[in-house]
Amino acid sequence: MGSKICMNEVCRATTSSEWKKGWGLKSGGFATLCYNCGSAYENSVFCESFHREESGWRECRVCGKRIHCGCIASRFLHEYMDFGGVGCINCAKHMEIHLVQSTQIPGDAISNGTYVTNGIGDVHPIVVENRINDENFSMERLLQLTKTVGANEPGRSFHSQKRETVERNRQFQNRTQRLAESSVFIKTDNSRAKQGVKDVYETLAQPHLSISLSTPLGSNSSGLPFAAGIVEGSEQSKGSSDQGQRSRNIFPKPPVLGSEQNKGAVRIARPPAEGRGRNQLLPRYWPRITEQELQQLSGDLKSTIIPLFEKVLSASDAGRIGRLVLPKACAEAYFPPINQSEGIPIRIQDIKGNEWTFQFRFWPNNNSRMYVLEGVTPCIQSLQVQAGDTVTFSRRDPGGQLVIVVLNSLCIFHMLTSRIPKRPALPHSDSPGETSLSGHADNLPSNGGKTSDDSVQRLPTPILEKKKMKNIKNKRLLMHNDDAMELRITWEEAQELFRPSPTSKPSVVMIEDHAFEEFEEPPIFGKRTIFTSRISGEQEQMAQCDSCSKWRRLPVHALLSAKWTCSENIWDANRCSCSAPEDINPRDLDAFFRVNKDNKASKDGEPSGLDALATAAVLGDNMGDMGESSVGVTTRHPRHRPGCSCIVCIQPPSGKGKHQPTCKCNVCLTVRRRFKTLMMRKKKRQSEREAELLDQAKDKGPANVGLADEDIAGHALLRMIQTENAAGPSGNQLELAEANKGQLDLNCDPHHEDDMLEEAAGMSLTTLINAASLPLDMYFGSNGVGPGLLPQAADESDGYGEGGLVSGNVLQNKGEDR
DNA sequence: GGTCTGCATGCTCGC
DNA sequence: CGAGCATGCAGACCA
Repeated sequence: MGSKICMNEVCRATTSSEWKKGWGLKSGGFATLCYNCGSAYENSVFCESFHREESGWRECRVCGKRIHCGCIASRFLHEYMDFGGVGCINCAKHMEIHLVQSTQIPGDAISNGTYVTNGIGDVHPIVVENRINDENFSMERLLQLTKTVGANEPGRSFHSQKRETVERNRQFQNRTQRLAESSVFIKTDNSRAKQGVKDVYETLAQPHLSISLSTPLGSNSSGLPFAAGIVEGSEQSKGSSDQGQRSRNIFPKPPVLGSEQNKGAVRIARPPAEGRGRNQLLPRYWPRITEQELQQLSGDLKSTIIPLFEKVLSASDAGRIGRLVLPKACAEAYFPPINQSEGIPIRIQDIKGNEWTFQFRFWPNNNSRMYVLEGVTPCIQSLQVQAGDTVTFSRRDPGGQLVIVVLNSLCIFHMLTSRIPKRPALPHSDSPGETSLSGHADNLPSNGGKTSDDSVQRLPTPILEKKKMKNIKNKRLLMHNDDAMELRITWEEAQELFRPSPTSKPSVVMIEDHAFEEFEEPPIFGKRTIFTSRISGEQEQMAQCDSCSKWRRLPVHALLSAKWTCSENIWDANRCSCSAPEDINPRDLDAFFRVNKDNKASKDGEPSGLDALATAAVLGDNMGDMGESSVGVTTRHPRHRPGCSCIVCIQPPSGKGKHQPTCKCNVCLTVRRRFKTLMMRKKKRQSEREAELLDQAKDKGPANVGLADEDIAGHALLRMIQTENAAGPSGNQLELAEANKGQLDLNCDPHHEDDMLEEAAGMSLTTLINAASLPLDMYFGSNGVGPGLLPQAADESDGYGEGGLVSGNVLQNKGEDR
């Protein structure tokens, strides 16, 4: 790879040893990340969704807070600290706490080894101990520290220290303000400052393993309770030279928890006590269970537990396949020898006393073997284990029974409390980049001197999860469901912003007699715009200036960058300045967006490609009565431009004209089948809703008499919905279903297909088609917007909430129509 | 069409 | 550079 220089001008770390390949990019090679600061030096232009897709949210390893990462350079929640390294902008308090403490270290501490240097000449005060009162921390002290650090930074020639100081002070003010705004985190931090410092060091200190080794023991004998990390450091020294290279800077050295009471809480990776070839086990598989956890386990199982090895579960381990890949050396060392690929059944007990039978087998693999445990799904589910959790295989003595211990804190929690709490919704995701940096340094003080019982039970969920997150080594990560949801939303958002690359010319391919445009170049992100049609039939798009927020009419072919201002309006010389008046008069605009907002409100987050369907679904047949909205959105494929002749773009939302009702193609058949299913599902849901409402009404009893207007309206609305549904197979919806047979929208987002179809069922697609092609001006006119009245829906929306009211009115109108 | 199974592929990391 | 391992994938099997 050669010598590299970090692009980050604050970092500028050099030499290839500072770098490491980041996680694999499925669509872009590799990002090589600076070990010092995490910046990328190549492939640095990644889209937001990519990050979330591939690496999940960035999560602070200290406070667990996640941020939305916009680019690779800023994806870290960390920022550069005065004393070197990086700190979380959210929990910077931790850092400053330690930092201030460090300033209290006598000056000769440096010579005693209490300061370490990183590769760029920064001097890092080593964190001392865990006695600090957050409240004592003040801006003055930070400034004092800044001065101190500045004085200690002769090597920082690449940047103006003064400027940095000012900037950092500003950042700190921002941070403190953020902290003040977030009492949650302040509280968390405060509590953790005492009990959870282990977490700080567990995460931050790990790159210091080799420093621990290289730091003279004198530093430990300086009277300061250092020396943490040495436990593992000594072990790591033989296991990971790489670790040593990468760990020579940045973070404060972890503290040692010297008291007796802390010893049991130290998570130490130790070579297993027994087993064939145990010396060949990679340190990553060394069990890190704490003494206290071990004692707890032994107590619970009423026998001596000998930890053998552990494994951080990968996505495939914890996935539905039910195969857990065993490290070869571990399998050969601790499991019965097998000669047949089919393997043998093996019984393993879990901490709850359940006994599981897995198939222990191997596959031939590259002239070697790959050992797996098959049939682990029930166990995985029972223990609520997810990818990233650590599973420790232990042996129970006497008896030699294998025991599986999940070092997922929740499971320890289970063990300690003898009950299984529901796994909480995980608010954050795995973070491979982070873990790639984390190495094998989990074996640090685990709970700041509390008993494991204490710690586990007091640790807030984010910390529990954080402990797990750290363990994920795999770069190809699973996404928690929540993150998948986030990704999905991102996808939706992205769909709205996709633009074909301006340099790429699409090639048209024919599939089943339909023309599809294919772009060689991947889509780019552009500014979100709205497409409209004029009375003349001419199409145009509207974009809002990021500077003055005025809307401008633009030609349909205009491709806008993500950030766009009036000055870039090269298409209209009269509107190329923010001072120019808006293209639409405010009244029209207001009406335009009230309607649009209503529509959007009813389908929050819906991609624009589905907006028309959503709109139509909300407005229903009445849309025609209301004047055939042609507002904004079309069902065009977001990646395609107006004028695009591909099937996605030229066909009306229903696919009218492309697939006849009698069409028997696979797509049509599938859609019909799914539509039927969806209709049945919808009916069932509404029945349930109805029953629920009736129950509620019963519960309320006489109080029903005093139902609020909203309730009444809600009931009325529900009744109307029910009336519609009660039409049954011969009713409106199924009629529509029939009518819609063969009318496809290939724009559908599979994730929204259900909703879309459901909603599409409640409207006339013909109406929608017409609506989509009608010009905006006509819409304004026919809806009484502009010179006349605002749409009724918009007018009355204040009463019941925007989206709901539109629906209500529409449905009511529908009822009247019928 | 969905799931399971066995193997292949290729990335990662230790030597 | 090569072993290990995560995961992809194709074929088999099943409902």
